[in-house]
Amino acid sequence: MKQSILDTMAHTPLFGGLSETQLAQIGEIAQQKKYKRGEAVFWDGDPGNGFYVVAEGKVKVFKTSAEGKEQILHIYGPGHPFGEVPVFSGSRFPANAQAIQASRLLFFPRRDFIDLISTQPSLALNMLAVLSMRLRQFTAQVENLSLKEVPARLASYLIYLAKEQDSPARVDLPISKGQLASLLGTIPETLSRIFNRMSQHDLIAVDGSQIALKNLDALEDLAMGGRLED
Amino acid sequence: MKQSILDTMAHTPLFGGLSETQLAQIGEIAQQKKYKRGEAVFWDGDPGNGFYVVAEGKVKVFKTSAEGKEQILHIYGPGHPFGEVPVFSGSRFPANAQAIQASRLLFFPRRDFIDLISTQPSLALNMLAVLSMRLRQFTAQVENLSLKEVPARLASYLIYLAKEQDSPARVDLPISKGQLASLLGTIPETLSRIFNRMSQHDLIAVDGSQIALKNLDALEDLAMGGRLED
DNA sequence: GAATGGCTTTGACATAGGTCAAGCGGAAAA
DNA sequence: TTTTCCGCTTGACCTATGTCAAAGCCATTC
Repeated sequence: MKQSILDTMAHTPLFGGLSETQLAQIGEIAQQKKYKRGEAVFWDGDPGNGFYVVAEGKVKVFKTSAEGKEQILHIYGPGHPFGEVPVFSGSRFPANAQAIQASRLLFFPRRDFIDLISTQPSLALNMLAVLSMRLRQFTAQVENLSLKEVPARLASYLIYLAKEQDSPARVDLPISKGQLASLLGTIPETLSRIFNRMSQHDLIAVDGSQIALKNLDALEDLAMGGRLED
Repeated sequence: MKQSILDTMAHTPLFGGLSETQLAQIGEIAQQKKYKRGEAVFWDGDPGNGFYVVAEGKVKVFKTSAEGKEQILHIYGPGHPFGEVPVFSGSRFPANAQAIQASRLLFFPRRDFIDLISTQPSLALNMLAVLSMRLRQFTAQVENLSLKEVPARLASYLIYLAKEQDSPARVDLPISKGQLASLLGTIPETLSRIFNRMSQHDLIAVDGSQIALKNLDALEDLAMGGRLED
């Protein structure tokens, strides 16, 4: 149990570059929690007295509208921290978090963690790097939502996946198409039609969750703001 | 000059709760820079070797689409830091920054600042709080763009202004209507029509940059996702 | 192996909001 | 005072994308 905590921490960039001693110290304050598929980790507005790191599984962070539409802000897998905002400002979570697979999470209580950060400058700098990366990602998300149409957002996402999976010609969607629609700020019907149009123009070939990228240049073009004909 | 730097820092939450000595130390590394109205502070993709704090004036941070449409991410006035992301992750600015009024800014070089942060835990925690607040704000912006229609976004903004200006019945737009359109993720024509509709329904009365809030309840309703009839 | 239920797709339709073009008004410049 | 210019408004129109409804498909359960 203690060991599994340290194993997870070793694969978490937030704890990168720290000494064995430091890791052990931080590991001391961590608690493991398990969540079933679909179970909520926290709700928008809940008081947050600590943050989480994904050890196993997958978690989505999202907002919901009055009419029930959902916008996914992030999807986190192993090694990624989330829910840090209330640790450093305010006290309430600004969004919902829910396990989309059975998951094991590490929980770091706020008080203890702040004590640690106060004595470990490199941990503070790591956390600053994490939040900065997240700000970058939000910048991209706002840009996508406001300045690009859905086909361009999808193209961006496919290219992002290709890089992440280090596989320039074939990617595997890590989430359902419905969830993907919510991540891209649209709905399943629209996403389905756009997959269709992109296939017709031979940009991609779709087979379930397997997407073949048949024309990376055209996809990059599209992602930059290019136009997808009907 | 040295004094004006310290005066600005005294009104900057980022430096709140620090001792005189600490302030003086941080002030040592700050440089003042002046910008004319309309002048660029940095461009999207520029290498960032430090961040800024607004001393006087007003700065907008924004992205631009291929077709030239602009989305404002933030507008910062005196006491607000910006451009910190490349200090802690990556090296390039994720967006553009431009003075929208003649402005005086303090510039804090990355290297020196990181040295300071490494020895001053409270400065690190302050910066973590700043970035966390910014993440909160981005969460709200994504929610607005994706889950709310333009009338609801405008209502939210007016309510936000009323709180900020501590004036529940009358607010003064701090930016031009064109810029406001860009902040809300729309265009001046659409914004103008919505001001009109809201006036017709007696939610507000518009007189130039002065907006009278005539029905706060209805505005709050609208902001939460309520509907604005034609 | 039938059946249940959740995704996904498809079609017909509605609409918020963007585009384009023109006019207006007030502030600054001449 | 007149002219210029820019920010704002208005109107006619267009289109991307959302809504609603139904059907198909696949996997898991009974």
